[in-house]
Amino acid sequence: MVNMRADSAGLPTHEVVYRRLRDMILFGELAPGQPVTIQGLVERLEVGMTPVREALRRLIAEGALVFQGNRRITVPVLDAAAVEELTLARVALEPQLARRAAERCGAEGAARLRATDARLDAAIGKGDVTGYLVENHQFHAELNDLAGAPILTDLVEGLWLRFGPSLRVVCGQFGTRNLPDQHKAILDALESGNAAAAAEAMEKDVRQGMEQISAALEG
Amino acid sequence: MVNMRADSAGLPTHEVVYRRLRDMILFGELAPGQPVTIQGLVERLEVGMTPVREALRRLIAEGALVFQGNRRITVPVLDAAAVEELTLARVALEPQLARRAAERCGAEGAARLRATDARLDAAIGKGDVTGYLVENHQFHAELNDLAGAPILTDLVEGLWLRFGPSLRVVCGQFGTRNLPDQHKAILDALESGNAAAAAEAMEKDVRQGMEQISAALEG
DNA sequence: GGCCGCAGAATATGATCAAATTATTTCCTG
DNA sequence: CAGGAAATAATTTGATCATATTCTGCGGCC
Repeated sequence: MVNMRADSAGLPTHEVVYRRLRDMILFGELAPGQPVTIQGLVERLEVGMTPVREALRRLIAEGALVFQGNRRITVPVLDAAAVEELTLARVALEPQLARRAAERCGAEGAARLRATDARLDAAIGKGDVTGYLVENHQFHAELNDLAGAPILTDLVEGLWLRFGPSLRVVCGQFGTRNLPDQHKAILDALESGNAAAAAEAMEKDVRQGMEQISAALEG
Repeated sequence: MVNMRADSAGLPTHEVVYRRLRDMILFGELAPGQPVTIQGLVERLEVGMTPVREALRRLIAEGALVFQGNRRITVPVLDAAAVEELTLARVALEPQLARRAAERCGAEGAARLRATDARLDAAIGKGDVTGYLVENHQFHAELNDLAGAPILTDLVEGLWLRFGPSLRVVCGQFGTRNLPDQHKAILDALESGNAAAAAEAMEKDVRQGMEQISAALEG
């Protein structure tokens, strides 16, 4: 039989499935509350059930999916308390990463971030919601990478997984306009090596983003 | 065939395996750097390999085990940078949980914590390393539970999983004596509802604990 | 020292069994 | 006789296992 590994540069199937699902969650292909079945994924992705099960376990462990007790898996629905917790955690961690990034990143790192941010602006300009979500995540992922703190980055990635689907809903309601953007301030701080300013701008960015989710919950 | 579920109150096998492994990691039955093989666990726990695989994926996702790339799994070995990151994350999160616990916990919650802390002291008195690790974790787990913040608690539990094996090594070197104890200050703060004091004492407790791990790395 | 084959371990599949939800039927009641 | 609730049957989904396949690492051989 043809091995799926040919598809994705030698990665094991469970890893491919994991990444595929992760992207689906991060970029809103799955709606909050939507049930996720193993057999459905087996048919949709045309792989065996073992890799699917492993990918799902992993995503559940990261909080990207929730196990409903009666052995049923769904995309998490955030309530106000969850958003508050996520905000607290993000505010506690992401400014720290921005601080470290400002201390460590060289010119080439900042340049790459500028490029990503430009693509982000382009996506906003076109009203491309998925593009916005992708590039926005990419921006933060690259910044976290610059910080050189793998454990903290892992934690933050897990947080993003938790609010990804809800973020998509927000963008579906409000579109990509009216997105106040702290990225420019972050970039300036990074280029001037101003760690405190980077942290401060990141905290604002985080709070603004979570504010939108919180507001969408009410409406 | 006899279903293993009978062993553990209706829990699925992969859940049982997960908890077993988690406790082994948290309480030092596995040493840092030690390789973990699937087949070894299959024989040791007398279960099929599917549940073992799922439990391992989950633990890897939580950072409790590391996937060495060449499809080999080991217990993580912490370096100085990892300890620094873990300290940063714990200091950022656990005092917040203590704060919330102080605001929410009633008399009965504080009493339960007192009881756990008493068992902890008893274990220290006997020089019972495993007992110390178990009760110390229990103390913090109960406190986090009191905070009523499931997401933050999840994150912190994941952090504990990462330094569990190394903590055991520390205790193996230094024994259970000379463990400066902020727990009494935390308990007092909880009982008087002093959130700020609870957070401060927790930060000290965290820093002291991580300091010990950090010191053991050098020696 | 590099290459080839062998052993062992991990990955992936399909089959099988168990559980839960859904649909259906039946029986009771108004 | 009609409507609804409870029980039951059927389908769908999840959990586990046994087995085949692939890959990695090691040791001998050229």
